[in-house]
Amino acid sequence: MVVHCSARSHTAADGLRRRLLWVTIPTRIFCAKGDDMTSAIKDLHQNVGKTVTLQGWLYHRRDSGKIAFLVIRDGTGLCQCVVTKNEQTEPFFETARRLGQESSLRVTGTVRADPKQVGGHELDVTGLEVIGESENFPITPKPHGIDFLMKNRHLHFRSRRQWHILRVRHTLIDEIRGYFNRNGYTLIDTPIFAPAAGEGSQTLFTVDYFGEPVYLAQTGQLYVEAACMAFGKVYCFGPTFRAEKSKTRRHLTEFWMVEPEIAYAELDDVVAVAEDFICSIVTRVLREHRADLEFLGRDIAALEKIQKPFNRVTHAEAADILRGPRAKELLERDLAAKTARIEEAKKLIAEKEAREKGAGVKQWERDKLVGEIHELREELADLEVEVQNIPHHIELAANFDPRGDLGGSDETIISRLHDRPVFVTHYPRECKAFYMKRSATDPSRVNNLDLLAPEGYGEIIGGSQREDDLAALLERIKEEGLNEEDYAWYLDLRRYGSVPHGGFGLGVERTLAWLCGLKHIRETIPFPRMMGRFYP
RNA sequence: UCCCCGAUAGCUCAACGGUAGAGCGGCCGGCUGUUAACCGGUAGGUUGUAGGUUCGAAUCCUACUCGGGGAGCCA
Repeated sequence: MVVHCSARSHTAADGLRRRLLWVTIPTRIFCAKGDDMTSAIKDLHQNVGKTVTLQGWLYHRRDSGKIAFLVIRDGTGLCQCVVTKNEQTEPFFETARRLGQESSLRVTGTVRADPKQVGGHELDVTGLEVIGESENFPITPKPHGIDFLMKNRHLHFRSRRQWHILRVRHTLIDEIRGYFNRNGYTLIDTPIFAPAAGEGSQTLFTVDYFGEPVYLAQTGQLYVEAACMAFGKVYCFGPTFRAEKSKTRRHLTEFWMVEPEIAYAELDDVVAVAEDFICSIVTRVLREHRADLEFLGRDIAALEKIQKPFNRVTHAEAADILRGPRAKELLERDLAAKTARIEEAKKLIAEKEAREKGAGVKQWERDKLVGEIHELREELADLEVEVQNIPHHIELAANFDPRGDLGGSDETIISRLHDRPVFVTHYPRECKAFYMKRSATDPSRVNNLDLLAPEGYGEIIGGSQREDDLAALLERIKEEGLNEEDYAWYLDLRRYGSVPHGGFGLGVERTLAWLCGLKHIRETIPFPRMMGRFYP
């Protein structure tokens, strides 16, 4: 039954010729059908004591003369495969111990449980088939800079951390669809080519549409409003584009957004849906991805606190908080804590540097110290920027304009004063989009909602009840200086059976960054598009 | 659009006005239980680009390019 590959000899001569042969003459030697079975690494626990074949890529390799350890990655997990030099493995032992990182392989062997090893199992190898060679894989198990990793993003997400994050992304997206599908919403796809701005002043990408300028959609909202008058409850889910010149850890130029829209709904109904929706996402991710979150170092207890009811403040209350003593105290405590940590980090760096330069330090210890120093320096740089910004943030909060929008630092303050997500509602009309419903109790405000994620992750949901009154909507369009003709079809929705309705948009990547506890949004999407970066 | 920081070997960094180095990765050799394995050997550079200061520039100055972070704006 055994699978073997031909062994390559490795004398220095004829390297190139042999490599060409290696590429052009496949060395596949197939086993007889049905003799052994392929297994996903995640299913190895069902096959202890049996002989199976794994199909994957070489994640890591170590060898020691007459024994070689091949850590295989197959997309479902990692498994260490042990090749011991003996009569059976002799034909491929030399090949095995020289395989390059990310070589693709079929490995046959006997499954053995070993709780010490990654994944809890080990394979005693009896057969090896090399499918594709790999030499000089650029991403090694050592530290790399972010620019290098992003230039190699097509290879980067083979690494473990990225694999864990993108698995959570998969479930997040599945739960987004699942939640709305279960609750009676109809999926309505909205156009990517859009004739005019959805929300007014934001920066749009222009595309040449047979000689005419059109824009890449930054929201499907106006279209789902039309659709909810046909289907009652609808949602759209797709990529959205913003040409904002923002180079921060929270911004992408292309990101994914889900936008539910509900007919016969007022602000409180929309808030209730948003709350229920977030809870269902958190519950599902906690249920299915605890191990992934643990690997990522996420504070799981913080996520477990995400339960109904969320906090709810009005914009006016938020303004009072920002201008009052609580905000200032929070930031001053922050400043003190971060300043202290800076001193501590500096001391630690000095200590570690002294130790690293000292005599009698083994190479692996030196490596470890260098890595730790590197991490501390990065933390230090971040802290120094934050400390530099805090006085500015204190000032921004203290002088917060009660008629203005919340800035990024203001959102952080509000969210950090609560351990559950916070809805901020009833913003001043002038700082929000024209389509938002004027508040009945205070006509200078609108029935809108922003949801601030905890721990300073910022706004993950923005939404509102929509203006359903034709006259009021026309007035707002004029006020904003928008062209009424561009919105003719949208105004029709208020002419033919208008009803109270509303909805919101949730940004997938910011939500995922929050769920996984990530510092940078660029890790949350397989191929990030950012200002100045659109490769690969 | 504005502010701050950076660019040295394939990668991560050191050299701080006086002969460009280390670790990892690569290659060669050794080692039967490794966990970022280890040990020995070896190859690898127009210091982002263009100018300037200087006897002498990776190092100082200017501009530009690219990247990182932040403000504004935002999911």
